Amino acid sequence: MIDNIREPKQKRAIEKKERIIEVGFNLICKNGYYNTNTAEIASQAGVSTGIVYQYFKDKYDILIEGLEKYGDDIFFPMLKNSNITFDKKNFEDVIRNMIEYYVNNHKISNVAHEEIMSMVHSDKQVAKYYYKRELEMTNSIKNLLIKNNFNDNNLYEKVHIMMGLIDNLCHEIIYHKHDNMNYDLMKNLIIDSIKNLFKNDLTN
Amino acid sequence: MIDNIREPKQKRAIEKKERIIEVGFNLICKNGYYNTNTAEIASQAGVSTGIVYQYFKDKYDILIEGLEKYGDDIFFPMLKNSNITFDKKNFEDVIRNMIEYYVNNHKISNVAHEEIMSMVHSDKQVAKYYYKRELEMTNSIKNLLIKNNFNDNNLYEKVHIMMGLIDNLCHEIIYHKHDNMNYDLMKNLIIDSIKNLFKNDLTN
Amino acid sequence: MIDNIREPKQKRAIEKKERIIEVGFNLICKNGYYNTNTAEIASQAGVSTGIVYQYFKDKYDILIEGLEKYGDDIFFPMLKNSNITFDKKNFEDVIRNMIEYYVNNHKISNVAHEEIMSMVHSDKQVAKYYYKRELEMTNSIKNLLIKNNFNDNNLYEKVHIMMGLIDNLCHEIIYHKHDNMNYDLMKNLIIDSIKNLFKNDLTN
Amino acid sequence: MIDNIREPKQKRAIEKKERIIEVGFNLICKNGYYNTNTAEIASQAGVSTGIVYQYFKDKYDILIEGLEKYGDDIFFPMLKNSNITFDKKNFEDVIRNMIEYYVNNHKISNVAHEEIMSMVHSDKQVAKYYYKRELEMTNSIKNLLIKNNFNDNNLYEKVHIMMGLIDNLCHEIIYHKHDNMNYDLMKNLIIDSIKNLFKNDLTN
DNA sequence: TATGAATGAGTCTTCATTCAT
DNA sequence: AATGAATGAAGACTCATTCAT
Repeated sequence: MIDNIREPKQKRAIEKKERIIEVGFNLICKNGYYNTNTAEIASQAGVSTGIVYQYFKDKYDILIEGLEKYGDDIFFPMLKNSNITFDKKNFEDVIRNMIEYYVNNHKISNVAHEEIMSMVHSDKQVAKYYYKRELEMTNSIKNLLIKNNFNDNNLYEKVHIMMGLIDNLCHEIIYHKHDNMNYDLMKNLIIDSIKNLFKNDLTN
Repeated sequence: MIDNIREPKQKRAIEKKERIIEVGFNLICKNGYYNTNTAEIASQAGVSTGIVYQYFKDKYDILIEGLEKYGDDIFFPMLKNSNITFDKKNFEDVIRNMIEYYVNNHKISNVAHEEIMSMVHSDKQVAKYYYKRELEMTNSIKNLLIKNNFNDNNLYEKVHIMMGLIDNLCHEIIYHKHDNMNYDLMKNLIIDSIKNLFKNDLTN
Repeated sequence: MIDNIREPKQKRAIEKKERIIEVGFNLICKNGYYNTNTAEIASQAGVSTGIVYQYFKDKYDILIEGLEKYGDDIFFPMLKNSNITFDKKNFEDVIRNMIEYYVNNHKISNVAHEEIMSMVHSDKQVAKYYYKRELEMTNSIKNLLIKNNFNDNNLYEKVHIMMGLIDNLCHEIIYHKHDNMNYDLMKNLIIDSIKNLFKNDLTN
Repeated sequence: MIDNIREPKQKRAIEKKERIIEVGFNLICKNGYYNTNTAEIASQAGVSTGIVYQYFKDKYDILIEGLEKYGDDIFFPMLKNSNITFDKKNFEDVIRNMIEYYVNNHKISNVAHEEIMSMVHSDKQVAKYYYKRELEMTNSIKNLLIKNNFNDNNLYEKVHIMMGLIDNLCHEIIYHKHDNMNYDLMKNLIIDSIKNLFKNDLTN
């Protein structure tokens, strides 16, 4: 009942806590929250079960801290190195690169992606994290466009739609949920849609 | 060794089985699969725990049967009454109606939606159901378009993208995940995007 | 609570009861008492579960009635056709025949044998049945010997020992529990032991 | 996925595990495997139900470990102190002692004996244990005889038969299954049979 | 007589969390 | 700060038996 959660100060202790987060989050991403138990987390992290509850309120806490620490690497790696510059003239190339980057990123961690997306749909806090970061991403791209002289008008909505389109494509390519889907064609259609979204900025 | 699952024959028993599916599926949709236990399902359905296991292999089975029975109403109600006809001239109206229909439908069962979407991301069988029906939906719309003289070229991909756009909008409106999002504007942008997708069919 | 067990009078009902006994006893013999459930018995006997409890007090009752009806066929078939006659001169042949008969009988129903022997060791009533019949068998053989002019002295004990020897051999041959055991040799040793037991009757 | 069974390291924990084995095995021996539940084992051992499953895979595991730990004391105590020496001249005495030893041992734990024998007839692993140890016992006696200049010829079979005879007698005396059985007489007959088995070694 | 639907106590087992050391 | 032993409530599932028809 008493909140005894201790923030580790010694170097070794800090490492321990981080190992728990890493291992715990990985296991949850791989097998799902309910199929991961604390004993396994502790054992794989090389610590005792007791220590887990000195650094974390409960199992759920591990998930949230893991999400905060590793979530961006999985979902929004772009946020970290978005110092992309581009000219309106090569806008299409930028989009193509972006798609490729997105797809590659998904490929690396598609299991985690699915598991976290599952929780985005069922857990308030995970959802909160996700939508907050998604918003940041949207703004980040929006700002990038503004920096490149895109008209601010309706930009927020346009970027959101663009991201949805890319995400949809990405999902299709990675999880291959529909046979008969021609990915290259779909990609071109989506790029065309995006260009259409920004036609006012691109044509003049 | 023996398949103990009994298919009820008496009227009262059939009703009972259906009550279990309904109650069980609802509870799972409301609270999540892992937060719903068989005792609760049984008690809320007004039956004993034992009877549950005479009609269902296990708890998971209730989910799957519920999905088969109610899933379409929640996710793909359009599949049932898709005898919509339209003229290319009122294409935009059709899309607007479709969006409205979609949004209204989401509104009714948004909790279930989220919980099931969660499982689409974490459970193979639920995913299988979902993507199969989504495919049917895609084909159904595709056929509708063909019937209305849309060119078959790339139609599959186009419809898929269109559905993604609508879904994205819908999600935005219902769950209100991003402040500052102007829904009407977004809706118009999406309709414009869809019209652009089918520009070859609509312009001539 | 009230003893409602009904003795069936109609022909069809009698057949039903007998089918339950047969199927139930067979299943118990094959899979063990605890691994056999009444639902399975009923279904394999082609009757409803309810009817079982009109003819039998409980599951255990099926076992006991089955034992009474079929036990002898499995364990003591000799009791039924023991009108063997023999001369002291061919005593050894009689023993050899007896062993063969025993072994063959075991072979036919060795699974049932084991399962029932298991219960002989754990259930009072099954034990009671078994030892009672074994006693009858002993006496029956004893009488046979007396009829053939064996001296009554110590006959009871001698026959019992003889039967133990044969049973031991039989078990060895059927279940093959020990490698390196030379069965023919063992058989000869046992026959020699039996002849030794009755040496007073055989030598003069 | 992960082997959760923990081997206790702390002294108190080891004692606890041993108490579970002891209590569990005793209860199973007294009441039978199916009539013993884990809750009872735990409570009688003075531990929680949870701890049982940290030391044992399942209920069956308790039985097997109990068998391994206590089985020999019950069934084959001779294996532990078989440094008996004897002369051919006092062979009969040795046999008589052996019988007495056997009978006394049976007396101490006759309930356990029966329950385990029941499982020897119905459970593969218990059977495996039993026949393996019985074989060891046979060999041990065989070696004892060889050391005392018995001819190796057919010794394996002879010892096996001898043990069967003793076991039969023992069973008779302990469980008293047949009235009218004269035990002293039977004992003498059996000793005579055994001596006859080894007559070649004893006469010269 | 017969059916098969229904009961619910009972069983094994898991696991997040706490405790003693 | 750390261990790992211990807890016990909770959950899924079974099955002999009874009940309603």
